[in-house]
Amino acid sequence: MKLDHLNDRQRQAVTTTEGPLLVLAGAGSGKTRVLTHRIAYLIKDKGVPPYQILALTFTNKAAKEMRDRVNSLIEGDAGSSVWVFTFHGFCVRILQAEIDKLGYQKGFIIYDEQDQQSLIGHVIKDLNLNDKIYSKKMLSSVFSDAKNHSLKPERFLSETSQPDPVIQAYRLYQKRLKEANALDFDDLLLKTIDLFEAFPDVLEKYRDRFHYILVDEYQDTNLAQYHIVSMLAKKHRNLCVVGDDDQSIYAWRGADIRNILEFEKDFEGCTVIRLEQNYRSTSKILDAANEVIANNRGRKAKKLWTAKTGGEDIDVHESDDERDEAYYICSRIANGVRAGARYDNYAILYRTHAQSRILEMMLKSFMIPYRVYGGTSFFSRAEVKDILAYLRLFLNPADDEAFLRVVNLPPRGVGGSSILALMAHAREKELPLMSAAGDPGEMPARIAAKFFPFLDMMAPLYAKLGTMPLSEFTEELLRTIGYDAYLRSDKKENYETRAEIVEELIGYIKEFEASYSDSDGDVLQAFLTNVALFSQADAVQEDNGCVNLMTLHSAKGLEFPVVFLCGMEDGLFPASQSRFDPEKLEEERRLCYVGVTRAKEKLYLSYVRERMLYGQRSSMMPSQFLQEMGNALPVNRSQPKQVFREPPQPKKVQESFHSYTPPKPTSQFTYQPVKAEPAKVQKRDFDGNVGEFVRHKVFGRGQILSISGQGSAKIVEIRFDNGVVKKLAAAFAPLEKES
DNA sequence: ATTTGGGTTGTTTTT
DNA sequence: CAACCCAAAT
Repeated sequence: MKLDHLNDRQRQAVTTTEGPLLVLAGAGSGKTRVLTHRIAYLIKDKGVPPYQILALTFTNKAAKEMRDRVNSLIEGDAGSSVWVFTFHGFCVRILQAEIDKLGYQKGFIIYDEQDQQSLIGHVIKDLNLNDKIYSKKMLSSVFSDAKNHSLKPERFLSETSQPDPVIQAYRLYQKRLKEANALDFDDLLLKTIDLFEAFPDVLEKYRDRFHYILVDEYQDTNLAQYHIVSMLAKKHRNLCVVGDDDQSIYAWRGADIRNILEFEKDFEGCTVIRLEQNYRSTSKILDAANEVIANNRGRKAKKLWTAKTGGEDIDVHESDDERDEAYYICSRIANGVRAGARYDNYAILYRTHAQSRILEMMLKSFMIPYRVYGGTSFFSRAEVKDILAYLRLFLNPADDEAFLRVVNLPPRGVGGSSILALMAHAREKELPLMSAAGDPGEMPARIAAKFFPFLDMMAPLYAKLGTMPLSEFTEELLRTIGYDAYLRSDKKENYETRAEIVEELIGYIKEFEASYSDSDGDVLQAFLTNVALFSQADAVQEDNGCVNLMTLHSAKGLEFPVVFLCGMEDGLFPASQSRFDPEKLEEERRLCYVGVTRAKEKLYLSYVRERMLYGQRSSMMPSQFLQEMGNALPVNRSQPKQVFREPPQPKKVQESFHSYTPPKPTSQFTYQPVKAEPAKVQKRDFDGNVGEFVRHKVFGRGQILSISGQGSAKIVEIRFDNGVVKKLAAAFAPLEKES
C-alpha cells in the first residue's frame, strides 16, 4: 500500500490502527482520504478481513463515496464487503435481522416527519389535549429530544419534569407506532440500543465481528449514536473517529459536541492527531474562515494553514434587495462562463430554503442551468407520497397513516364520519384500520359498506404482490386505482407535471430493482427503506453542468471553485432566533465557517438592504459575521453600489422538481438543465385607482384606500361599506369596479 | 362528501 | 406570503 502521497500526519492517522484514535481534521484537510486509505491499509497491509471493518457516516453519499474510493484503492471488490453505512442505515440493517426480538415484525416501516406529525395529531385528539399548549410541533420536538438525548426517553421526560400530558402522549405515541409496526427516525437508533441492552448475546455478536470501527463527522453524533459506537467498540477498542468541532452544525437535532471534545476522556489512552493543512482553499479564503471561527470559545486549539498563498480577493457586495442580489450573482456567473468557467464550478449557498426561489427565477431568465438541492424534493411531492403510501400498505397492512392517506384517494366516497367510526371500531378491537375495515363486526352496515370498494380493489393486488417486478406491480396498482384519471380530473394543478412525476417514480423503481441483486431480501421493504433514508445530500453530483444551489447545511463536505454566500444579514444569518443565545450563535458561526471553507478559489459574500420577510419588506443590517471577518476582507470594499439597468422581469417559475439523483452508483437519471421558459402572461392586472369604489364578491362594496406593490404582488387596501378595512392581493381577489 | 374560503399560523437548518 | 386547519356551503 503506497502512502507516500500523504503528509506525515495523514500517514500517521492511517497507520495507527490499534487502539482509540481521534483525528481532528480541519476543513479540507483530507479527512475522507485518510479514512479510505485507512480502510485499504487495514485490508491490504494488515490482512484484516473486510467484513471485520465497520465505517459509519452521516449521509448515503458519503458512504457511497467511501465505498467507491476504497474499491479503487484495492484490487478486486474486497472493499464491497466492508460495512459502510450511515448510522441510520446500519441500524436498519441490524433491526431488520433482529427486531422480532423486540416484539415488532420484520417488515417494519419507517415513519417520516409527516407521518409522525399526523400520528401525533391523532394522539392529541385521543387524549383530548389542548392543542394550543400541546401542539404537534412542540410534542414532536420534545419526543425527539428525549430520544436523542437519552437511552431511556421515559426517564428523560420525567427528569426534565415534563408535564403529565406530555408523558402520556409519549406513551401513546410509542404504543401506536408499535401497533403500526413502524419506527420513526429516532427509533432506529433507540431500538438498536434497546436491542443491544436487552440481548447481550446479540450485542456480543456484532461486537465480536467488528474489529475496526471508523466514524466520520464525529462532531455530529448525538448521545444515542455515541452509545451505539461505544458499545460496539468496547471489545476491540480499535475505534477511529474523525471530525472537526468547528464544523459541528447539528446541535439542534441532538448532536452533542461534547462527544468529540471529551473523546480523550471517554476512551482512555487514545491517540490524537491533528490535520491542519488545508488543501482546498486559497489563503485569502482561509484567513476569512479563521477570523470568524476565532470568535467562538470552547473549541479545540487548531490553526489551519494552506500552501496556496494569496489568491483572489473576497468579494463583498451590497444589494438593494434580494432581486438585485440574484441579478448580481447571475451576472457574475454569466460573465465567468463567458470567460471559460463551467456552470458547475459555482455554488450558491443560503441559510434557508426560502431564499432559493428568487434565485431560481433569475437564473432562468439568464438561461443558466441550475440544480436545487433539498427543499421540496421529489420524494415529498404529493404524487410520490400517495403512491408510496399504497406501497407501504402492501408491505405492512398495519400502517394506519398510509391507510388514512389512501383510503379515499382517488375519492371514493369515504368521508370523515366513516373514518371516525372506523377508527373508533379499530381502537376497540385493537386492530389496525385495514383489518378493522375488513372485520366490521358491529359497525353499522351502512358505514362498513363504505370501505368495501377499497377493500375489494386491494385484495387482488395483495395476491399479485411478489409475482412480478415491483415496477410492474406499481404500474398495475396505478391502473387499478385509476390514478391517472384522478390526476386528470383534478384541475388544480397541471396534469403534465404530475404525470411526469409519476413516470419519474416508476423509473426510479426500475433503477432500484435493476441494481438490487440481493435475492435474499424483500424488494419492497428494501425499496421503502431506501426511500425513507434518502436525503438531500445524496443527490449532489459534481460535473453536472449546473450551478448548484443549496443550504449551508447540505453543503457540508462539498467544495466548489466559486462560492456565493448570500443573504449575509443579521436576522437571517445568523438567524433571528440565534442572535442572542450564545450557544446558538456559535453554531451559526460554525455554519458560516463551513460555508466559507467550501470555496476553493473565489468567495463572494453578499447582503441586501431590504428583504421580503414574513410577507413584508424589512430593512436588513449586514451580518455580524462580516464584521468578524473584516480583517480578511479587502479594504476598499465600500465599492459604489452597482447600478443595473432594469433587471429582467423574472419569469413565473414553472413548477418543477429540480431533479434528484437515485443513490445507486449505476443509476444515471438524465437531468435536463432548466431552460428559460417564455414569459407567461400573469393574472390580469387589477387597474383600480385610489379613491375608486369596487365590489368584492364576498365583502361587497368598498373604497380603495391605497395601492402598493406591483404585478402579482400588488396589494390594494379597501374600506368596505361595513367599515372593515382589508388588504387584498389585487391579482387574486375577486374585485370588480363598482359601476 | 367534497370543496371552498377564510382565518390562523409561523420560518432556520435534516438523518 | 406561504402552508395549514377548520368551518361553512353545496
